[in-house]
Amino acid sequence: METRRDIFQAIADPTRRAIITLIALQAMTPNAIAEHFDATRQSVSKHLRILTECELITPQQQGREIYYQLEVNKMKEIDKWLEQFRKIWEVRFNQLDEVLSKIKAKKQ
Amino acid sequence: METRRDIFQAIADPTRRAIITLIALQAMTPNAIAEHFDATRQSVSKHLRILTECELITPQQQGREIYYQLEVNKMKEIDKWLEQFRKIWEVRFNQLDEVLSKIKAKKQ
DNA sequence: TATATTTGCAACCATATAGTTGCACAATGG
DNA sequence: CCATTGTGCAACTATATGGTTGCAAATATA
Repeated sequence: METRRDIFQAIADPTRRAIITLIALQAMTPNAIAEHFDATRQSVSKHLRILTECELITPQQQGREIYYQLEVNKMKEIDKWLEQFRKIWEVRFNQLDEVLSKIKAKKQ
Repeated sequence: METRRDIFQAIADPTRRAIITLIALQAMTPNAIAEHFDATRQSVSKHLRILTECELITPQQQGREIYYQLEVNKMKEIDKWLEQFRKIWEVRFNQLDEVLSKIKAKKQ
């Protein structure tokens, strides 16, 4: 739990993905977040710590409340990793397109 | 290990991400894949099983060899999940753009 | 047919993980 | 100042995870 911690590991947990989605549009306090789940406040708190550790969210103190906000830019790192495959699925699509063209050409 | 198993959990492991990248362009056998890592063949074999279970890769028997191929379409599911945040980071970018425009307007 | 190669699978182990309970600390309100 | 509220953190537990070793099955080669 306190060892290697990266974005991919962070989003592996379904609760954490739900938290990310929940606060994506609006920063929320731990209590408010916990109310959206079956999980206890402490459990959510642990998830928030993990998400904070890998900088996917950032806490903003406001009086005694802490609003957690999504760091959308960090989410882009996942997008960045997918980039390499995006090229491939475009190529495969083009190859399919080529095959279809040949079939069409044969028919004529 | 034998319970819930989804794509996000699959890509949480760095070795599995490396395997995915490795076979992205060309299908490979377990032995060939294992040679690229420090990990033992059996360890790689387990990772391949996990990746197969969540249909990120598919085995193709060829004689006594099995070629594992990446299912690029399955990778798109991650892309699909990111879609919701893509909208947000575009909005945030536009907001920033707006702020910059106002600063520029003030200067004139 | 006997042997080697390629692979998967089960059993086991050390460690990581998610969750719970209990407590401490800071800020707010009476 | 005292009680309440919002939060984090440490200790503990059950389970999940990744890795290793050993074995079995299937295909290929001599």
